[in-house]
Amino acid sequence: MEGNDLRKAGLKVTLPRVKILDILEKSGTRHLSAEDIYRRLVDLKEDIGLATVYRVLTQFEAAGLITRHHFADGMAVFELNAGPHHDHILCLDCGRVEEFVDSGIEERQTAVAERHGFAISDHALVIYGHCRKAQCPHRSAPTHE
Amino acid sequence: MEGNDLRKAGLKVTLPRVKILDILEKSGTRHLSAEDIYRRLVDLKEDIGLATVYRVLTQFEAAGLITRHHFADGMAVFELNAGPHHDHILCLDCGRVEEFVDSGIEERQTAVAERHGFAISDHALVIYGHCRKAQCPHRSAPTHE
DNA sequence: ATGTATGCAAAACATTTGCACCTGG
DNA sequence: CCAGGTGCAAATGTTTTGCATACAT
Repeated sequence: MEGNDLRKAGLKVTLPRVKILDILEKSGTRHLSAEDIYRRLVDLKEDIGLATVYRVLTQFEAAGLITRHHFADGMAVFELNAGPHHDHILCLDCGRVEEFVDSGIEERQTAVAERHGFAISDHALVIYGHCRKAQCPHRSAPTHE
Repeated sequence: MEGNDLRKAGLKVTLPRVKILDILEKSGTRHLSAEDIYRRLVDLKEDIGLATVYRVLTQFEAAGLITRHHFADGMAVFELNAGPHHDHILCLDCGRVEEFVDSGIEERQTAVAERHGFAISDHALVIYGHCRKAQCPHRSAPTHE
């Protein structure tokens, strides 16, 4: 029961928050936009407004439950913080997003930050490409759904 | 005279395009938003609309003259394509953006793409941090200007 | 000339906010 | 009960588009 995660994060356990967290946890795709989540709520016949979705997502982000990403189209997508840090590789044809970690890249980023006199706080690395896979239909629709 | 760059890019040499390219070339900051450019045009008493700024920037991007970035705040900033590829490190306090290249990171990205079966097309790497420099006043204003 | 580019105003989006009402602890 | 959360509608900020006019070739 995810009420505990919410309590641990210092958030009151309300119906919208539980439902939204549930969607994030159960979603096949790990990266959802506010609209994506709102549409799923509508499908579930939940009476939750889009404004609340944005508010809740912002709170989740502040609480460290989720991370907000801006991929190339500029629209925000949100991802549950499960497991440790990772970066993203995204298919420009089918919108598939895969995750990876490369310790060498991580180390070198720290080195770059030091070299420039920065205390590193975070980073965002997205590789854009074309996945040559059977499932990828070379669609034009770029990002999600 | 930058008219040549425009002609080479297959674009008619018009006053708005020349002026905007000029601003991009002469700007101290290498990363400008559409609004930044529009404000400079207003300062120069040029009668060029914001819509034109967006249209011209989109054409410049399509022609490969500039690159569009989305840093953490989601608003688009544009940068002249001078010199070879590089990534960015950004100060969350003063908004300073510095550039770097790390061949090790580049190589490892190619390796990651191959490992995932992607033909790499592009990538975006931004490191966020705090520059401990005298000039950095720990302001709250995040990005530019 | 003539097709393309521009300015302006209005539209289209994604996201945020104000406010009266509802709800969880 | 009461602070805080929520729905709705309206506001915001950014980017796009429609259309009549102006401009480069």
